[in-house]
Amino acid sequence: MADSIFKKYLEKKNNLIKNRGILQATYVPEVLLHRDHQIGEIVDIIAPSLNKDKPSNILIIGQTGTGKTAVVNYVGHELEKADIESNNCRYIYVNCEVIDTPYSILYNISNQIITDPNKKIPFTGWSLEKIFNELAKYIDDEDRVFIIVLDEIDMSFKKNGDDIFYYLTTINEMLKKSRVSIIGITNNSTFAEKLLSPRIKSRLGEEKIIFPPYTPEQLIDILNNRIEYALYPDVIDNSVIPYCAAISAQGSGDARKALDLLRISADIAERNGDSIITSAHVDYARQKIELDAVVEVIKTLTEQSKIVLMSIIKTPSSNETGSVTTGDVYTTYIELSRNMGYNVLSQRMVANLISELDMLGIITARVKSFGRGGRTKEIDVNKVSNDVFFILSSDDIFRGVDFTFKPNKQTTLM
DNA sequence: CGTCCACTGGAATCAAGGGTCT
DNA sequence: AGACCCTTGATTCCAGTGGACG
Repeated sequence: MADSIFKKYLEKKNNLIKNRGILQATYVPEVLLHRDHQIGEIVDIIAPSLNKDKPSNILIIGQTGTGKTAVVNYVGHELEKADIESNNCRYIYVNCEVIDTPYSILYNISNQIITDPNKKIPFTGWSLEKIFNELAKYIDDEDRVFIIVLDEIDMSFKKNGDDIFYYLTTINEMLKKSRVSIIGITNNSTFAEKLLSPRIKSRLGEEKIIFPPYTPEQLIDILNNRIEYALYPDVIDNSVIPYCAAISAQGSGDARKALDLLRISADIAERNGDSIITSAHVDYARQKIELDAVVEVIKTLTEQSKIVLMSIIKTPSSNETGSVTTGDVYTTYIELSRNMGYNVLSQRMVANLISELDMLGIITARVKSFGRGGRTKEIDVNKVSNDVFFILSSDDIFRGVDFTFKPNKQTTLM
């Protein structure tokens, strides 16, 4: 019998990581450190639901990795436990970043409630009004208080406006027996002020709870708490935890980032066969995370976006700072997509795609005025790392594409 | 100080493609 | 089969604008 190709992994026993799941950011620990205050507030607000009274709607504001989702889900599950006998409430969670159209949000909420597989709502085809009425009917039939959590609410908001949220917050007017209260979660602090229209602002923001970023000390606590169960004893250098905490704290007090950093550091150390995790591993991990993020973003780009990104890289800069403008990129883009046999999008579209790439953090662009020279986006080519080009050029759609054309000359021909 | 460039940013619109319903 | 509905991607239109130039 030949050796398993996994032989070296079978033989090499894990000597650092005891339980890697605990280091995943999605893992919800038994105790949520440094969030007692927020937990208490939410509990106070939604407790009336246990007696079938409608709690106030809540708007939760805090940056990524500050424990918003974890806290809400924790409280939600505790609520269900406390309610197990009287059965007066129901907790429903929807992540609006994943489920991001009005239809899919209603569809998702409804099908969490509808148990009969024959009555489930089809994933497309119905009018919104019809789903909404159906949803209201099912909710009312349950004769309970529904706590509906809409996570990343600003994501859907940006794309679709606030209509669904308006309907959801007014659903109580259609109900005779049941009640619905909404918990909205956003990491955009300006969301509550600017994006929310007046008609929904007062409804959704009946109560507001702020999740401040974790301080470095708090992050250290959180990490220490996790490694106790996640790692074997004495496998980590003293400097590692404070280092991870410091790196993550300077950004936004992001616990998710800190955990990722620690987990990947441990991975790297273990794969290397090192017996102890050091801050050098953390440095590697940090680079790896950054690179992975770029790879991931590029992979999920649409073909047109990839072509635009390539155009940005391939556009020769006309000034000393090494930046290019929308117009320059567009001429390159026309050339490139023609060469590749793709249809050519309008300049307005390409401008949109450039803005999108900017938001994704792959490029940096800012609007700049050149006086009479016009107003345009100045795109920094230097900041586009070699990694981006390398990853991008290995993409399938660029296979066999000839990049030797000289856009700056050819534009004058047209 | 006003002009005026080369876009930006927002919104309305269209077409195609996924469906359901009667 | 025909009427409707939602989503997505793209197009078209248009009012605005920061600031160098004259």
